[in-house]
Amino acid sequence: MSLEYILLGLLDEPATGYDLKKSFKFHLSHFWNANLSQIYPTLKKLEKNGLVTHEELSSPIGPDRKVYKRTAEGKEKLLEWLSGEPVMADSRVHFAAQVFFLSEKHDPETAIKFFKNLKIMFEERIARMSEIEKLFEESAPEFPDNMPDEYFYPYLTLRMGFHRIQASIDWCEESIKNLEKRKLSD
Amino acid sequence: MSLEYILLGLLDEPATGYDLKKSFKFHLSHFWNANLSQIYPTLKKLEKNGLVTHEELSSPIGPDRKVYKRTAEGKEKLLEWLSGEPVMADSRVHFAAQVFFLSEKHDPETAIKFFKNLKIMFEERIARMSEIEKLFEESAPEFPDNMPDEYFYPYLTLRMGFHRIQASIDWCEESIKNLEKRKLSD
DNA sequence: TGCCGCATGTAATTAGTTACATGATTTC
DNA sequence: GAAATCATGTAACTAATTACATGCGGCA
Repeated sequence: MSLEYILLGLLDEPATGYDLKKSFKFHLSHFWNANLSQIYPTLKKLEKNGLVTHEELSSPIGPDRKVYKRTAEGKEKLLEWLSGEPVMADSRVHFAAQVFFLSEKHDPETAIKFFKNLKIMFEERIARMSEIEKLFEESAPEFPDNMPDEYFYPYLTLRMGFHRIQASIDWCEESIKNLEKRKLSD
Repeated sequence: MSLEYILLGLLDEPATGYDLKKSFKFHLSHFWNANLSQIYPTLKKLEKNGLVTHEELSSPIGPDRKVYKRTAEGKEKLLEWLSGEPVMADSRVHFAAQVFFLSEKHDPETAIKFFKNLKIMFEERIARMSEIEKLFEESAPEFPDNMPDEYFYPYLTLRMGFHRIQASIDWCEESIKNLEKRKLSD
């Protein structure tokens, strides 16, 4: 499961389940998400398999924290995953499925509206990614060229987000243009 | 569940579970996939909810076929889905997670290799999509302009595939270029 | 004889979501 | 006093994958 490897990757630094959830929210959200209700059991599974350990520490501002660390075996497992083939799953693009059947509405206006909505959603994503980029600008030494590896590779994933979302926006615009053209020529 | 709506959409024409599986393989694979072991129970569920019906017909070249049809209620349900907001799920991009942690390998060559592999995989996808495009060229009246709606909207989803995969290839090339540049400047 | 395509499924498991449950401290 | 943040989970459910199970007809 990729989530297991992602947690192993994030546990380069010791962290609690709660901390890890924040990493998803602030640093990985453009390509992955995970809920606490999935993170906690996964950490237990990793510990059972000897890939992480934890110690319980008291906190001044809340309940006790279970701070997890990656073991040598955990690091090995991570490196194996990184040495293997790129993992590509079948995609499931819900809105594309909607578009596929839009002819059943027999109404180009519905379709145009659909694409305009979609475009707005993608623009919101671009905005969220720009926030993440701002974090890089503020905290990555020698941004954007000559960043240290620990910033550079995560930054590449952000670049992916921009490329792909921009392509989606282009597709929306192209589709709207085609739909408008079809309205005239019938 | 989107799969339920997709089956309702495909059942514009009567079909068996087996037929529907072939639709995924030949027409929808660029944005969705479903296995027979998921299609059969989903058809049963749809029938239980009155959205499809079936009749059993004998076949000259194999076992009896359960031919499913969409009911009026099924069509209504589909139209509801198409009238709603575009459905956007959180993405889970496995290979991006791998890239995010590539710094742990401490080896730019591994990273370059990774991106070259990835690029090849995307190019294979482009090739599969071109096969689908060929089907449009052969069977869609007045391709590519003035296609009837039943061809036009599915064709838009194929256009999405091209836009997004091309963006991914661009990202791979940009990343390889950056990695090569970093190799020189240290 | 053995493999491919047609055609049906069920069972077991994995991955992820949503809902439920608890309780401390800090900020407005 | 209420809401937000910190911090832990479990239970029930949904969605999807993988493995298992059966059997006909045609072709090489």
